Amino acid sequence: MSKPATRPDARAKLIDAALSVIRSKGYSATTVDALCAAAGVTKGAFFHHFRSKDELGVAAAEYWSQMTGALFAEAPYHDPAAPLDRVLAYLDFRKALLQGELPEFTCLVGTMVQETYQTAPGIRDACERSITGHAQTLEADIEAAIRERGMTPDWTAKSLALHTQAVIQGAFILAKATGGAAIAADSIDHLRRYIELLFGAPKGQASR
Amino acid sequence: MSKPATRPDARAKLIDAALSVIRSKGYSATTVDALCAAAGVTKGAFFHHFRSKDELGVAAAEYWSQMTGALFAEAPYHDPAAPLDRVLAYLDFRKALLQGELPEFTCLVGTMVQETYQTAPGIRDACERSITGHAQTLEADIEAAIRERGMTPDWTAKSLALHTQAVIQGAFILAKATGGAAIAADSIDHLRRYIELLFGAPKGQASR
DNA sequence: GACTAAATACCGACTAGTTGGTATGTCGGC
DNA sequence: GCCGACATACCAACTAGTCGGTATTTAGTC
Repeated sequence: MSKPATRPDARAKLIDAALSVIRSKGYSATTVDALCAAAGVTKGAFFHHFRSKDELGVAAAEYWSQMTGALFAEAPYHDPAAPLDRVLAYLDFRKALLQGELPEFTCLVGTMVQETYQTAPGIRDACERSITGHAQTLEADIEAAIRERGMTPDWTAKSLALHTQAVIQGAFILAKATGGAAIAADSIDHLRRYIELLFGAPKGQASR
Repeated sequence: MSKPATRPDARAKLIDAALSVIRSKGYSATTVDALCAAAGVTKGAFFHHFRSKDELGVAAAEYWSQMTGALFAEAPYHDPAAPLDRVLAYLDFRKALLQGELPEFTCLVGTMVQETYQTAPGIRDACERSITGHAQTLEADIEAAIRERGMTPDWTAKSLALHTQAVIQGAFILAKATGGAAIAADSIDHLRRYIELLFGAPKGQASR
């Protein structure tokens, strides 16, 4: 009603289409025409909003960052008082997200960076920012858990935060290879066990 | 000398070219023409040996399996008498392989499966066989380590073997995103630490 | 609040260059 | 004289990107 007819609607629809199409077919195999068809817009609209396909790739990665950023910021895993419990709750949350079809829960930037790291620096950078930015939100809790127990580990909070992302990205690859999420859930379980062991026998609650 | 002039030479050259080209540009972005150029053969040769591009993808994955299979079978990490030490030596070996440029040490099948899992079942299956087959070579040592110490863990040797592959695949993704191997080495260190912790304080030698 | 001018958002036909794949030909060995 | 291993020329379909045009907002003016 209040929306007459035309507004930057096509841009959002195109990025939205990109998230699902790229996650199923990969970035290179995703054509501009396919994107337009999936978004229900024309090619004119595409190149009105993006100067090139690569520019859409960057925009999609950035949108992905802010979308997942909001999802995790609002998630309930921040509730526990103990920092370690927040880290473990994060992993439980990641595991719970393994629902539906593969293209629905796998990571856009992990998919894109594999295809573009040598050929599209802009996309690679956007993917890097997305992954490392997300890891940083974990780093604080890990750091707090270390300080809380006066640990002086020979590893850093940052490297552990990035390790969690490596496990999750790798779990997605195995899931795609096997055609199911079960293997990914197992891998997250191993990661959870590692972190419990690293910080000594869990204080709050026992291992799951 | 004994080889007159013509032999299934082009096939090997094409597969060899596929290993490096696909690992830098991805599968979809790798064109048949680019492959032929890299291999120094013509398109006629390509379609003489492979009915389609996908068939080459499958052949490349299978060749990758047997090539890496041979590499790991001959590697010195099998030497330690204690099974756990063999597993840890495997990880040291994987870490030592992180040399040179990214396309040289990253995994072909991990790259390919992300792009083809929804669109080329043949390639997906070949990639799955490659990854799970390699994991199985680890599983035996893990199983032996469990039995040796009479453990009854709530995880399986198989899931841990697959977890190592997830970590390695994920480490490659982070390496591609950051443009360097350092992050991958850190992740393998974390995995090593996990396995040491899982099996109790290391017996043979202390943590590295 | 009516009128206009300039953006903005979008359309869809077009193009120049690829793309995977084919059809046919050559050439050496047996 | 026939077969496998390639080479060359070619094609139809597709690809990213262009371009002139139209519909709808928005800003400014009075």
